[in-house]
Amino acid sequence: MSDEDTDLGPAPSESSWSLVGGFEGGCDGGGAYFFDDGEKSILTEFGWNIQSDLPDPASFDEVGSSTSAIGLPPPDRRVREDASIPNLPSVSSSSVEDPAADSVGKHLQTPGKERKGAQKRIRQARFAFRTKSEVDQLEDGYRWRKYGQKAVKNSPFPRSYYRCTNNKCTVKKRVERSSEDPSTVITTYEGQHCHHTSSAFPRAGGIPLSPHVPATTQFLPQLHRGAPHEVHPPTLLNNNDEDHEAPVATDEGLLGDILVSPHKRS
DNA sequence: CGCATTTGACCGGCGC
DNA sequence: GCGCCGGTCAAATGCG
Repeated sequence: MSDEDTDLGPAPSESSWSLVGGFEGGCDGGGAYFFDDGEKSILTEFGWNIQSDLPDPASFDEVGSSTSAIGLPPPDRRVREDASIPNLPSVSSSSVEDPAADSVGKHLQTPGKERKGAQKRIRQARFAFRTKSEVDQLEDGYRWRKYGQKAVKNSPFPRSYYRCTNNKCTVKKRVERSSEDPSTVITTYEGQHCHHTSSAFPRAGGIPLSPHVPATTQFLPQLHRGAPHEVHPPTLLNNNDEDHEAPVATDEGLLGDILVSPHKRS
């Protein structure tokens, strides 16, 4: 835990991006955020799925539609498994009540290894988005530990699985490149952080988190486009200067909209 | 030495 | 019921 509030980079700037808009939608399906840089704005769509309070299936369907609309890879074979729009019920079947269950969600394992008994995997709220970036792992202010990597169907790129290093935190995230657009990284967060960012990096890219902002939003990656006045190390994850945030896609099929734009502080 | 990453194996869920 | 695939674990390995 000492790594909690310790390192990781330059002090956050208070600025790279600011939330000028508001969150819309609430926890029932999606939302939108507006960030203004003063010179450019980016619309980021995102979505998440909450086990409870799920809106009518119809709503999902609707949202799901938008998914393809924004250019999600065409469903191929089992894609829908993850895009689980039709599977929402099952996905949300379990409750989120027991965060700890997360790690428990593990399935049983080899006799030799000890795995808890039939614990049903618990899916927590998810939040996915696309980001144009050359690097796979976007800096979002939290420390992540990779715990797996898998080759996925329909994509020549492997999918990486990360878990928040905070013991108490059960948040996980998956990172994979879009098979259609290799320059696009699809990041999916699952769960909610129960702690503050573990690094000195700008919270969610300088996005001022507010009590009104759903936790999911905190997952917004640091949109480091280097704030105008910010001197970020060249190791920034998002090297692309142009479109950092591309339309978002969520493997959950639930999307909302986030209008993001870099906020230039002068 | 400690921590993060890599990698192979395993399990459960879902579709056919 | 079977097979495929996603997701996770844990030992091994690498790196700082």
